[in-house]
Amino acid sequence: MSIVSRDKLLEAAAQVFAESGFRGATTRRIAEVAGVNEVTLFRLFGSKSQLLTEAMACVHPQGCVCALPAQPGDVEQELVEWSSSHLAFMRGISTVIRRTMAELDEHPEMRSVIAEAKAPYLHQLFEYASKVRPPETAADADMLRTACAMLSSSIFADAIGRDVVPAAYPEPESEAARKYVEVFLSFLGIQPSAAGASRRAVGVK
Amino acid sequence: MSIVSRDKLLEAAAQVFAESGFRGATTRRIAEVAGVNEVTLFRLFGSKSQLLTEAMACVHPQGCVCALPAQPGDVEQELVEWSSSHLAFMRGISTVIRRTMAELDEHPEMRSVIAEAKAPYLHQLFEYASKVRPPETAADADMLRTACAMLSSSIFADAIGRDVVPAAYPEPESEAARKYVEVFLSFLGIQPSAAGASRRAVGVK
DNA sequence: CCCCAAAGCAAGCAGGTGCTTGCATACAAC
DNA sequence: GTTGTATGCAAGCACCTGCTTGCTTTGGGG
Repeated sequence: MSIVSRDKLLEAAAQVFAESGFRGATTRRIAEVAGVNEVTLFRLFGSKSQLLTEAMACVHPQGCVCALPAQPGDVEQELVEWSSSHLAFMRGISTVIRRTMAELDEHPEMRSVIAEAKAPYLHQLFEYASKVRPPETAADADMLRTACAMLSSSIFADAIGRDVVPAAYPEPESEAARKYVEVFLSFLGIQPSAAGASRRAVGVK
Repeated sequence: MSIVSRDKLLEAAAQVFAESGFRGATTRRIAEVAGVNEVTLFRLFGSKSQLLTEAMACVHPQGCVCALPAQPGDVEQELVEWSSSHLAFMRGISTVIRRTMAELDEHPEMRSVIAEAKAPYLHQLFEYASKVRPPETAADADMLRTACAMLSSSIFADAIGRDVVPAAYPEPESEAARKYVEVFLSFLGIQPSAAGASRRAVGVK
């Protein structure tokens, strides 16, 4: 029985934190949302900080399932799929990301939520891109790395910024990932495929 | 005499807000930082909300001075300068941006801080880029717009994300803007100039 | 010298917040 | 049936927070 209350509290904590931030997430509120008594919260987690910390640790692992293949095949499709799932995932936890980034100075233990959600993906992308178009010089590799960072940044900014300044991002929302990838591929020297274009025209996913 | 206290309070409010967010910015703390009595705060602004709102309105106007020229000349240099100043400006207010984005749901009146700081710049960039390489088709224009959004997003993400996940952004920090612009220009079909390369090599600004 | 606006100071109030204590209740195992 | 564990409930404590009140101090203008 203990485990049920624990999970309910963890979930409620994450939700209330996303809505109201650390200071705004009162223990009374969390307990109410979880449907358990406030005292139970302290009995199970000891303190508000510990509950929140544990709750944040649970946010990421359910994360992005899509990975780039080890050997590139249909580059455009693979990248679009990767970017889309990455974007969708980050949009899903965008409020948590925003709050965590804002309160990092006060609660450094939450750095991992962001760091783990971002760093590995960039590396993965760079590895993949390097196979698609192996850089010839150091400067070339540097530019490729920058281009990867830009694609990654675009997805990140779109995920957390679109509801704030919609005009700053490509429309429609559902095609944004594809458009980012097309620009990225064009940089790599690959023309968007006819398949991609036709799929786009008919609006098929 | 009144004006002095007002300004001190506005400045202190912005600083404390950046440090601690809306809830964390207590009137006692703001007054302390401003070096005035807490009662004075309420006499001059009526309430905490009003003080904070007024303080936020003062953040942006001191903003980015650099504008792209109406007619492109040295494209690379102009874009690098524009991006650098834009990036520097956003880095300067990055904590305020993060907090504002996180607390937008609770305090919608602060939306303008972000919106005004971002939307116009993207438009400006697209106008400029359209002159450099006039798009031939609608699809072409769409891609150009996306590329502009990506450059803008990269600058945005760099400004607010670099201290959180440094590994996700180009090194060194001081050359980041230039690198973004180089990738962007390469997309436009313009090779980075020898001047840019040599400047880069010697590390001249 | 007096006046008045701006600011300080001390105190407090009502409500919220993290956390504790003491006790009652349910329910499963032995 | 007894024991033990998990949970609920009521109350409260110490502290913080936005905001108010009543009073004194200060300093420049008439």
